[in-house]
Amino acid sequence: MAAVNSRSTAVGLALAIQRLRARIRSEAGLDTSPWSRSQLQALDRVVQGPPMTTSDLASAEYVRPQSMAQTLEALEKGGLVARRRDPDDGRRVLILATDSGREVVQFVLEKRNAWLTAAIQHELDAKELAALPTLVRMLDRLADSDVPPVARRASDRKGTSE
Amino acid sequence: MAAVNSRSTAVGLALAIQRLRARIRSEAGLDTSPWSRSQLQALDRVVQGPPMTTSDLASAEYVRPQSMAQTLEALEKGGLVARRRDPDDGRRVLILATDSGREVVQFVLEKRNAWLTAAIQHELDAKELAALPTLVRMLDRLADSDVPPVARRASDRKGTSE
DNA sequence: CGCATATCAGTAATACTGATATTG
DNA sequence: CCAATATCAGTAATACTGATATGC
Repeated sequence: MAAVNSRSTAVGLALAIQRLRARIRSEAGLDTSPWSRSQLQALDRVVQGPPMTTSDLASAEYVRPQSMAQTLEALEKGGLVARRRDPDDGRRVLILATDSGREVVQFVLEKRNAWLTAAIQHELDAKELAALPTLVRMLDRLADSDVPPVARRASDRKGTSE
Repeated sequence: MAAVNSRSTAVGLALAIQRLRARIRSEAGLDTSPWSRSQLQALDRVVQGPPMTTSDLASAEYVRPQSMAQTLEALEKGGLVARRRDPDDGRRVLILATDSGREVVQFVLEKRNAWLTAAIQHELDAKELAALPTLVRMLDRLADSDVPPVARRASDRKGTSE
């Protein structure tokens, strides 16, 4: 039963993701635009999706509302997003992309990930390339998975809090 | 022609990775062990690989030596790794796993990633499950890819990238 | 009042740059 | 002297928690 590699695929995936992310960052030096990854990621969602509040965006990106607020503040200062009170609910402030934001986001995202684009071309064969979009969707499905709470207590119940 | 979705797969992959990583973190609250993700990631490499210096580990994980040094300092204080001067080269300090480090790493990594393990089980079908280890290796290959510098100027090499 | 949303303030974890010492 | 390694010091980017105000 004890596999040669005692590590589960989940752990392997988590480690690989972290490592690829680190590599991407370490190779990002060519792009000099002032926008950070988290800012571009939030901006992309603002541009692609319907008008949402800070809290909505925070939920979508799995960070706290206060963290997302920080990110959006920088984007607003840079003129890439604007804020508008929801006329139907005075508590809500909707975040909207500006023309400038819409123009900038795809271009800068492509530039920021130029290394990854090249690595994909260089490293993957035709079959892997063709399968990649499906894999990306799979990762997104995992990110959005609503795992039944019981499944999480699988090994937790047993105690051994180490 | 311009695709329906103007975003490249590379950008999609980068965004998906970041989002999945955020979700994993947001679901990690059940594990109360004092070790952070970056610490566990470094410890894993120390345990799995041959004795390496701080700089070697930094290269392997794509961070700066000073960043890795910080991470390792915490692990050393916790008794999970130890340091030993290289007898052949007085500049080098080798990082070694302690018995405690070897005992702790896989267990805590599994616990820390319990949500992802459950999400994988819940979300993926049999075929996807079977393909997952290959996907993980592919991500590792991308992380370690040595892209020829010329290839970064997308248009030089092989004409338009899309 | 309870709840959701936004926001103010402070903190933690991560990784960076620059500068300096030591060894080969 | 030069290169590699380690280390000291400070900083930036990211995301957290706690507390508070306001609108529904």
